[in-house]
Amino acid sequence: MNYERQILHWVNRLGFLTRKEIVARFGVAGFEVSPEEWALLLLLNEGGAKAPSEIAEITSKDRTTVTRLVDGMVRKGLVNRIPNESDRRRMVIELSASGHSLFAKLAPIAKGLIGDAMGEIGEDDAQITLAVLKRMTSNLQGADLSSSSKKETQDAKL
Amino acid sequence: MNYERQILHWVNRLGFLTRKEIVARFGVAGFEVSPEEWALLLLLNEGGAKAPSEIAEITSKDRTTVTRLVDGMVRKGLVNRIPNESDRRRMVIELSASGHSLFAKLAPIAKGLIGDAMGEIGEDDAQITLAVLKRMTSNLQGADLSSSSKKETQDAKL
DNA sequence: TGGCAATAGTTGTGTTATACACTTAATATG
DNA sequence: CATATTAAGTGTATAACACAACTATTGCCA
Repeated sequence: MNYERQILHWVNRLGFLTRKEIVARFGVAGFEVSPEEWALLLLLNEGGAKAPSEIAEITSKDRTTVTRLVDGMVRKGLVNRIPNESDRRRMVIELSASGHSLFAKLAPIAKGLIGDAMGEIGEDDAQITLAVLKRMTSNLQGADLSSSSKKETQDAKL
Repeated sequence: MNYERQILHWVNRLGFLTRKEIVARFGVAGFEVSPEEWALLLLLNEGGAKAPSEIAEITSKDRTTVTRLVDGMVRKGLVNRIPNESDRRRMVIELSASGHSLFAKLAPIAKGLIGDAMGEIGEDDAQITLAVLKRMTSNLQGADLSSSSKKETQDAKL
């Protein structure tokens, strides 16, 4: 069988589709927000303020990529870069007031997308799917070739 | 509950992780193949030759993006652009001999990745997950805002 | 049948996400 | 205290992506 192969295939396809679709819907509603910006808004809203390096790890992106993303969002006033007092190398990225406000406006749009996507799918199946996706992510981060010794982060995440 | 919201979140995260990981593993094995190239090799190998516009639709990318991807792979000798005799506007993209050969070398690497990802996941859960992902994709393409009237393609795909 | 709309694909061009190599600054350690 | 380590940011290059416009071919219908 090749269920397994197909899962990764459909993960990719669905991921692409979702990214395009969410940006399109934001655009229709008058908001110019990229998928990366939305992901960071979501991350900071749900998980609270985070260091750039944490964001990089969670999103599997380079730290410099995160720096540039944050640059742009600081420029737009969506997030704040707060220096850590006890360790002045560190920064913390937090949602600004207008970031929170934007999130509140975007959330219903995202919810609509989710509703459309989840049509005709039972709660049980949704739960199983979520568990499988989490497990797969965890498996891959454990078996990662490029970035080693990040087990703790992975455990903390699940 | 927000299982549903989380599913899309983890789809994105897993998708990114997979793309990075597969390229890394190809690289370790000495192959410089981008995720897009791999996806096209896979698509053409499993589904046979395809028109550029079909490829664009399946991958949710613009036709011009596909043109450029195919350009590069033709240059590398991985695929052939075959003009359709009966309708000379149409093209068909097929794997070349060396494209098939490269695919044969990459497939075991991808299989290894899949094996790692699917560790500790039961067959039943994998099947359910696959079905859910397909359904979600189908739901989103049906509810699509940007590209309308593509129901037939969607049905043909599932 | 002749002309115009529709279709398939490519080019021109600009944007954006991405990351590698390097730098700067601060903290930890031996 | 000197050096290694860590956190973040810069300089720069590349690759994916898509909109607009263009070419070539086919379909349609009046």
